[in-house]
Amino acid sequence: MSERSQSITMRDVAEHAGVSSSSVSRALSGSRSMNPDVRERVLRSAEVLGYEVNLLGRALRQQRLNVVGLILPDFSNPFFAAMAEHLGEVFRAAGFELLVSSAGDDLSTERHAVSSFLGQQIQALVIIPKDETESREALEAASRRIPTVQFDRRVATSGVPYVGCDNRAGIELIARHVRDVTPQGERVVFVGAGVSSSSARERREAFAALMPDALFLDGTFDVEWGHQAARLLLERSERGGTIVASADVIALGLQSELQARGRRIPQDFRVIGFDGIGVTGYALPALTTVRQPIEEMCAAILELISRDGLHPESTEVLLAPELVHGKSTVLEEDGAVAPLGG
Amino acid sequence: MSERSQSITMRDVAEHAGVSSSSVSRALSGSRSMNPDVRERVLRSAEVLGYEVNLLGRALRQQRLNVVGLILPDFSNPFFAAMAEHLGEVFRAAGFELLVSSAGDDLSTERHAVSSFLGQQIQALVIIPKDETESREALEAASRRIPTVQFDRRVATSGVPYVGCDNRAGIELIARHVRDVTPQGERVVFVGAGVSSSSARERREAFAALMPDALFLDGTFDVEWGHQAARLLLERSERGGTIVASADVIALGLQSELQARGRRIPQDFRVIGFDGIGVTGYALPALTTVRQPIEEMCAAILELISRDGLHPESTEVLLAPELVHGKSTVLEEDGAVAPLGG
DNA sequence: TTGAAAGCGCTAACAA
DNA sequence: TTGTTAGCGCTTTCAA
Repeated sequence: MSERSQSITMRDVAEHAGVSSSSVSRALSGSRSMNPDVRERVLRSAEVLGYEVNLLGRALRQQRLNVVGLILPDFSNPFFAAMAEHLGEVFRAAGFELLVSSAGDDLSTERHAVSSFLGQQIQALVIIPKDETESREALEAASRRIPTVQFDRRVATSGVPYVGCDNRAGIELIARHVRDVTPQGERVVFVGAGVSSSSARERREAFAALMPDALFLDGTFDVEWGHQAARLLLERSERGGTIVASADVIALGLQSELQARGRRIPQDFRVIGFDGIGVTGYALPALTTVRQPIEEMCAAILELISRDGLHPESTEVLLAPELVHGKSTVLEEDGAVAPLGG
Repeated sequence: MSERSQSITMRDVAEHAGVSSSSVSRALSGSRSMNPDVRERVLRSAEVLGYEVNLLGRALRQQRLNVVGLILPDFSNPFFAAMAEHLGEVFRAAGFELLVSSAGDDLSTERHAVSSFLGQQIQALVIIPKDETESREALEAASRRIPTVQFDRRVATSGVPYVGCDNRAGIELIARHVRDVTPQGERVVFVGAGVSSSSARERREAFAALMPDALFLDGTFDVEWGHQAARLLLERSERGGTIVASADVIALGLQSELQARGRRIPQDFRVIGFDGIGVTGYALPALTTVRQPIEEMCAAILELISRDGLHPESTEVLLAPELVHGKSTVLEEDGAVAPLGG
């Protein structure tokens, strides 16, 4: 590579324009009380020299960096990815830069990511805590210093504001639908994702309360677990039934494994997911799922962060999900399939 | 929220321990030449006061922040997400923090993300440039200041080091396989993703060179385009054929739409993807695809960044992909499907 | 309206 | 081994 250019500082611009660095600062920040000619001259000099502000110097002086951090457990979960994308847009529109860091599904990495963000004096932190209890320390460390919002998963006793979808309400929508579509005598199965994240636990508990006779399997939030759960079910000689997965990625794994083993969906097994974001376009048949209101959630997060300090008591925002009917639970009514050859 | 704590500085720790702030700095950085007792005392004071280093102060002084940035066009592409995850691990192991920013598939946002990272004095930048020509300015602005590597997509004439998979080689593997599995007289279709990103263009051109008689359709790197392309094909009254998609997400959309419209895979249509990451577990039947060597790519990026400056000439690292056989192109040999009831 | 000066928190050169 | 001091680039009083 060619030599890197030395970075141009305000001093350089000031000298070039024949003013003091205060004037450069004022010109760049658009201060009102300033001679327009001088401002022009400064801006031109900055342009000519290719000046770009050193945000570290600014942040050190101002005691804040115009950045909001997002820590998620794992980029590879499409729901989190969709969330990161949308949250970025929302913060950008509000004048913040969103920087994202993955905890690599590891507690010490998560803790490290928090420290690093704090050390960088970011303005606020949004975090999807990996673990319902073990993430507390990291979460509280952040909350002690900057406005912090937990999203999707929460450390219950932390007192840190939380935004998520109403998992119980979502599960109720699903349970009602399950009753509608499950034939007499067929099994209902809930394929969960452990109990160490609050969303997994809440969904599982809500389902257990409504359908205590269901069969419960527990794994992780990924496709592989869906495949594995399907194999487990078939090994148990289940011939059919309705399967509720606690995430769309799991539901997709279930569907594809069941189909690969010759089971028909929805005739033999019906499959229902949860999230409604990111992967539903991959599914065949289209997945019946509960859509989390991602736009409202992002708006709520921004709101909480902006208003931080005005509401001293801890806050919890639960937004209503909606059931999206796919073909993974109900046969097409028209039964029409376009004939070969279009 | 409760009051945020004032941040504790080295001064505070120094006073508490009864030493100078230089000693605090030394204790924390693990300098050899230091009285172990003093170090102990300092570390204890830091612990007691809950001191955490202000990385901005450090970075301003040291003229570098121990962070590497990654800018990608879009979190929602599972290949990019997988890449971000893996790259994070690799950099973490090498002692860097990886912060990720999305360009939101927009050039001015991409440009802004670059400026912001540069302003934060990060150590190096990895970027998947959105556009083969329009991203040049942002890319070169970065490269002028810090070690910069383009990944997956490139701005050809920029002279900025590039790491990617050998798209031509990948397409050759695919073309050979296409010849093997396509019945006499059946159509070969290439479903691309425009020509404004280098990877899309390279794959398309390589395929066109090998199979000029194929039908070429162009769209974007997402599932929706896969669905749409499938509909286009059926409208053209294609009854069957082999479809090569320039990304797995497109291939998944194609498969699910074709199947939803009653076509069988691989009997009627065979589908081949490109990327080999993350999404293949979702596919039914399992996708035949070209797997990009993601681990080697990440290693190459780290290597390039670490060695930056030693190799003045521009560098290009093309790594070999491999064909992964799925069932989307070939019928199972044993034809066995587990009987109902396991 | 402008400039001089101080200082954000840190580290590193230098002196003791 | 330790402390003193200077200064990274910036913004913000305070004076002029």
